[in-house]
Amino acid sequence: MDIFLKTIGSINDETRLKILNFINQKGEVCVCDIESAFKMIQSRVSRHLKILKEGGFLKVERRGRWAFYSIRTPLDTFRQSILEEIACLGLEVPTGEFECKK
Amino acid sequence: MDIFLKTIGSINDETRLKILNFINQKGEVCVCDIESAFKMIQSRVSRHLKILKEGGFLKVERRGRWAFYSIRTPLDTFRQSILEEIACLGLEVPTGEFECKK
DNA sequence: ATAATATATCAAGATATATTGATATATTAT
DNA sequence: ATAATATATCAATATATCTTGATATATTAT
Repeated sequence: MDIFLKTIGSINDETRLKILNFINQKGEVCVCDIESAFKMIQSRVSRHLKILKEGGFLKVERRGRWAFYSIRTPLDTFRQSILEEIACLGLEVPTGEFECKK
Repeated sequence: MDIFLKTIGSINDETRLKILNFINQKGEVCVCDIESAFKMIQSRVSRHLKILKEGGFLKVERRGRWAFYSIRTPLDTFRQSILEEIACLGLEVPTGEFECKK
Protein backbone atom coordinates (compact mmCIF):
# COMPACT_ATOMS: atom_id res chain seq x y z
CA MET A 1 0.00 0.00 0.00
CA ASP A 2 2.78 2.45 0.85
CA ILE A 3 4.36 1.95 -2.56
CA PHE A 4 0.98 2.40 -4.23
CA LEU A 5 0.34 5.64 -2.36
CA LYS A 6 3.84 6.86 -3.18
CA THR A 7 3.17 6.15 -6.85
CA ILE A 8 -0.21 7.86 -6.80
CA GLY A 9 1.03 10.76 -4.71
CA SER A 10 3.83 11.37 -7.18
CA ILE A 11 1.36 12.13 -9.96
CA ASN A 12 -1.15 13.99 -7.80
CA ASP A 13 0.33 17.35 -8.71
CA GLU A 14 -0.06 19.55 -11.76
CA THR A 15 3.61 20.47 -11.97
CA ARG A 16 4.72 16.85 -11.88
CA LEU A 17 2.18 15.83 -14.50
CA LYS A 18 3.66 18.38 -16.88
CA ILE A 19 7.21 17.33 -16.13
CA LEU A 20 6.44 13.62 -16.44
CA ASN A 21 4.62 14.11 -19.72
CA PHE A 22 7.47 16.29 -21.01
CA ILE A 23 9.99 13.55 -20.30
CA ASN A 24 7.70 10.92 -21.76
CA GLN A 25 7.42 12.91 -25.02
CA LYS A 26 11.03 14.03 -25.25
CA GLY A 27 12.63 10.74 -24.30
CA GLU A 28 15.52 12.03 -22.24
CA VAL A 29 16.06 15.43 -20.67
CA CYS A 30 18.40 16.96 -18.13
CA VAL A 31 17.31 19.06 -15.19
CA CYS A 32 18.35 22.29 -16.88
CA ASP A 33 16.14 21.46 -19.88
CA ILE A 34 13.15 21.36 -17.56
CA GLU A 35 14.28 24.51 -15.78
CA SER A 36 14.32 26.50 -19.00
CA ALA A 37 11.37 24.75 -20.66
CA PHE A 38 9.04 25.50 -17.77
CA LYS A 39 10.87 28.51 -16.29
CA MET A 40 11.15 26.94 -12.87
CA ILE A 41 13.92 27.38 -10.38
CA GLN A 42 16.30 24.46 -10.04
CA SER A 43 15.43 23.42 -6.53
CA ARG A 44 11.80 23.07 -7.47
CA VAL A 45 12.58 20.96 -10.55
CA SER A 46 14.99 18.79 -8.62
CA ARG A 47 12.50 18.19 -5.85
CA HIS A 48 9.73 17.11 -8.23
CA LEU A 49 12.04 14.83 -10.19
CA LYS A 50 13.01 13.12 -6.97
CA ILE A 51 9.36 12.46 -6.14
CA LEU A 52 8.62 11.09 -9.62
CA LYS A 53 11.67 8.87 -9.37
CA GLU A 54 10.54 7.55 -6.00
CA GLY A 55 7.11 7.00 -7.55
CA GLY A 56 8.76 4.51 -9.91
CA PHE A 57 8.32 6.47 -13.11
CA LEU A 58 11.81 7.73 -13.81
CA LYS A 59 15.37 6.58 -14.01
CA VAL A 60 18.36 8.88 -13.94
CA GLU A 61 21.74 8.54 -15.61
CA ARG A 62 24.59 10.86 -14.81
CA ARG A 63 26.92 11.81 -17.65
CA GLY A 64 29.45 14.49 -16.93
CA ARG A 65 27.84 17.46 -15.22
CA TRP A 66 24.35 16.48 -16.23
CA ALA A 67 21.76 14.14 -14.85
CA PHE A 68 19.60 12.77 -17.64
CA TYR A 69 16.12 11.67 -16.70
CA SER A 70 13.98 9.31 -18.74
CA ILE A 71 11.09 6.90 -18.28
CA ARG A 72 12.17 3.86 -16.34
CA THR A 73 12.42 0.68 -18.39
CA PRO A 74 10.96 -1.81 -18.27
CA LEU A 75 7.87 -0.10 -16.94
CA ASP A 76 5.10 -2.18 -15.36
CA THR A 77 1.70 -2.13 -17.05
CA PHE A 78 0.08 -0.07 -14.30
CA ARG A 79 2.49 2.84 -14.64
CA GLN A 80 2.35 2.44 -18.41
CA SER A 81 -1.41 2.89 -18.34
CA ILE A 82 -0.95 6.00 -16.22
CA LEU A 83 1.53 7.46 -18.72
CA GLU A 84 -0.89 6.78 -21.57
CA GLU A 85 -3.68 8.48 -19.69
CA ILE A 86 -1.48 11.50 -19.02
CA ALA A 87 -0.43 11.62 -22.68
CA CYS A 88 -4.08 12.13 -23.59
CA LEU A 89 -4.54 15.17 -21.35
CA GLY A 90 -3.23 17.64 -23.91
CA LEU A 91 -0.58 19.10 -21.62
CA GLU A 92 1.88 21.65 -22.96
CA VAL A 93 5.12 20.14 -24.26
CA PRO A 94 7.64 22.97 -24.65
CA THR A 95 9.83 22.65 -27.73
CA GLY A 96 12.90 24.37 -29.14
CA GLU A 97 16.39 24.92 -27.83
CA PHE A 98 16.95 25.29 -24.14
CA GLU A 99 19.41 27.49 -22.37
CA CYS A 100 21.72 25.07 -20.67
CA LYS A 101 25.20 24.48 -22.08
CA LYS A 102 25.29 20.73 -22.65
CA MET B 1 -6.31 17.58 -16.40
CA ASP B 2 -8.68 18.64 -13.62
CA ILE B 3 -10.67 15.43 -14.01
CA PHE B 4 -7.49 13.39 -14.00
CA LEU B 5 -6.28 15.06 -10.81
CA LYS B 6 -9.67 14.58 -9.21
CA THR B 7 -9.51 10.89 -10.06
CA ILE B 8 -5.98 10.52 -8.76
CA GLY B 9 -6.65 12.64 -5.70
CA SER B 10 -9.61 10.47 -4.81
CA ILE B 11 -7.39 7.40 -4.40
CA ASN B 12 -4.48 9.23 -2.80
CA ASP B 13 -5.66 8.37 0.69
CA GLU B 14 -5.36 5.22 2.76
CA THR B 15 -8.92 5.40 4.10
CA ARG B 16 -10.41 5.71 0.63
CA LEU B 17 -8.31 2.86 -0.73
CA LYS B 18 -9.77 0.59 1.94
CA ILE B 19 -13.31 1.77 1.32
CA LEU B 20 -13.01 1.50 -2.45
CA ASN B 21 -11.53 -1.97 -2.25
CA PHE B 22 -14.24 -3.01 0.21
CA ILE B 23 -16.97 -1.93 -2.19
CA ASN B 24 -15.18 -3.58 -5.09
CA GLN B 25 -15.06 -6.89 -3.23
CA LYS B 26 -18.53 -6.74 -1.69
CA GLY B 27 -20.38 -5.51 -4.74
CA GLU B 28 -22.85 -3.16 -3.10
CA VAL B 29 -22.80 -1.63 0.36
CA CYS B 30 -24.63 1.10 2.19
CA VAL B 31 -22.97 3.84 4.22
CA CYS B 32 -23.83 2.16 7.51
CA ASP B 33 -22.08 -1.05 6.37
CA ILE B 34 -18.88 0.92 5.96
CA GLU B 35 -19.40 2.70 9.26
CA SER B 36 -19.61 -0.55 11.18
CA ALA B 37 -17.10 -2.48 9.06
CA PHE B 38 -14.36 0.10 9.60
CA LYS B 39 -15.63 1.68 12.82
CA MET B 40 -15.67 5.14 11.35
CA ILE B 41 -18.05 7.93 12.18
CA GLN B 42 -20.71 8.57 9.58
CA SER B 43 -19.59 12.00 8.46
CA ARG B 44 -16.15 10.70 7.68
CA VAL B 45 -17.51 7.80 5.60
CA SER B 46 -19.91 10.06 3.76
CA ARG B 47 -17.20 12.54 2.90
CA HIS B 48 -14.86 9.88 1.51
CA LEU B 49 -17.65 8.31 -0.52
CA LYS B 50 -18.40 11.67 -2.05
CA ILE B 51 -14.79 12.09 -3.09
CA LEU B 52 -14.64 8.59 -4.59
CA LYS B 53 -17.87 9.27 -6.45
CA GLU B 54 -16.51 12.53 -7.82
CA GLY B 55 -13.37 10.61 -8.78
CA GLY B 56 -15.58 8.54 -11.10
CA PHE B 57 -15.28 5.24 -9.28
CA LEU B 58 -18.67 4.92 -7.63
CA LYS B 59 -22.33 5.18 -8.37
CA VAL B 60 -25.02 5.53 -5.76
CA GLU B 61 -28.59 4.29 -5.74
CA ARG B 62 -31.06 5.33 -3.08
CA ARG B 63 -33.58 2.76 -1.94
CA GLY B 64 -35.69 3.68 1.03
CA ARG B 65 -33.57 5.07 3.85
CA TRP B 66 -30.37 3.72 2.40
CA ALA B 67 -27.87 4.90 -0.16
CA PHE B 68 -26.25 1.90 -1.83
CA TYR B 69 -22.82 2.45 -3.29
CA SER B 70 -21.21 0.24 -5.91
CA ILE B 71 -18.58 0.43 -8.62
CA ARG B 72 -19.76 2.55 -11.49
CA THR B 73 -20.58 0.63 -14.62
CA PRO B 74 -19.41 0.67 -17.29
CA LEU B 75 -16.02 1.62 -15.92
CA ASP B 76 -13.35 2.94 -18.28
CA THR B 77 -10.17 0.89 -18.66
CA PHE B 78 -8.03 3.36 -16.75
CA ARG B 79 -10.13 3.19 -13.59
CA GLN B 80 -10.46 -0.55 -14.07
CA SER B 81 -6.69 -0.91 -14.07
CA ILE B 82 -6.55 1.13 -10.88
CA LEU B 83 -9.11 -1.12 -9.18
CA GLU B 84 -7.14 -4.20 -10.21
CA GLU B 85 -3.97 -2.69 -8.80
CA ILE B 86 -5.73 -1.88 -5.53
CA ALA B 87 -7.17 -5.40 -5.36
CA CYS B 88 -3.61 -6.74 -5.32
CA LEU B 89 -2.55 -4.66 -2.30
CA GLY B 90 -3.87 -7.14 0.24
CA LEU B 91 -6.05 -4.63 2.05
CA GLU B 92 -8.33 -5.77 4.82
CA VAL B 93 -11.86 -6.64 3.68
CA PRO B 94 -14.07 -6.82 6.78
CA THR B 95 -16.63 -9.63 6.65
CA GLY B 96 -19.66 -10.71 8.65
CA GLU B 97 -22.86 -9.04 9.62
CA PHE B 98 -22.98 -5.33 10.16
CA GLU B 99 -24.98 -3.37 12.66
CA CYS B 100 -27.36 -1.39 10.52
CA LYS B 101 -30.99 -2.44 10.33
CA LYS B 102 -31.59 -2.87 6.61
C1' DA C 1 -47.45 14.31 13.44
C1' DT C 2 -43.58 12.29 15.94
C1' DA C 3 -39.68 9.41 16.65
C1' DA C 4 -36.00 6.75 14.77
C1' DT C 5 -32.69 5.84 11.30
C1' DA C 6 -29.67 7.03 7.31
C1' DT C 7 -27.10 10.25 4.91
C1' DA C 8 -25.07 14.83 3.65
C1' DT C 9 -22.90 19.16 4.61
C1' DC C 10 -20.59 22.84 7.24
C1' DA C 11 -17.04 24.99 10.12
C1' DA C 12 -12.90 24.56 12.98
C1' DG C 13 -8.73 22.67 14.11
C1' DA C 14 -5.07 19.27 13.02
C1' DT C 15 -2.07 17.36 9.70
C1' DA C 16 0.27 16.95 5.34
C1' DT C 17 2.18 18.82 1.16
C1' DA C 18 4.12 22.49 -1.95
C1' DT C 19 7.01 26.48 -2.75
C1' DT C 20 10.84 29.26 -2.21
C1' DG C 21 15.47 31.08 -1.17
C1' DA C 22 19.64 29.75 0.78
C1' DT C 23 23.07 26.59 1.08
C1' DA C 24 25.73 22.26 0.16
C1' DT C 25 27.85 18.88 -2.91
C1' DA C 26 29.67 17.17 -7.22
C1' DT C 27 31.61 17.34 -11.83
C1' DT C 28 34.00 19.61 -15.63
C1' DA C 29 36.96 23.03 -17.96
C1' DT C 30 40.82 26.00 -17.66
C1' DA D 1 43.38 24.89 -7.55
C1' DT D 2 39.63 27.87 -9.22
C1' DA D 3 35.53 29.06 -11.60
C1' DA D 4 31.35 27.64 -13.66
C1' DT D 5 27.57 24.64 -14.02
C1' DA D 6 24.30 21.05 -12.35
C1' DT D 7 21.89 18.98 -8.78
C1' DA D 8 20.29 18.03 -3.97
C1' DT D 9 18.76 19.24 0.54
C1' DC D 10 17.22 22.25 4.40
C1' DA D 11 14.21 25.44 6.88
C1' DA D 12 10.38 28.58 6.76
C1' DT D 13 6.16 29.82 5.04
C1' DA D 14 2.01 29.14 2.34
C1' DT D 15 -1.47 26.14 0.80
C1' DA D 16 -4.29 22.07 0.66
C1' DT D 17 -6.39 18.09 2.75
C1' DC D 18 -8.28 15.17 6.60
C1' DT D 19 -10.93 14.55 10.77
C1' DT D 20 -14.44 15.57 13.84
C1' DG D 21 -18.64 17.28 16.05
C1' DA D 22 -22.68 19.74 15.13
C1' DT D 23 -26.38 20.42 12.28
C1' DA D 24 -29.59 19.70 8.30
C1' DT D 25 -32.39 16.81 5.24
C1' DA D 26 -34.90 12.72 3.92
C1' DT D 27 -37.33 8.35 4.53
C1' DT D 28 -39.84 4.94 7.24
C1' DA D 29 -42.60 3.13 11.13
C1' DT D 30 -45.93 3.98 14.66
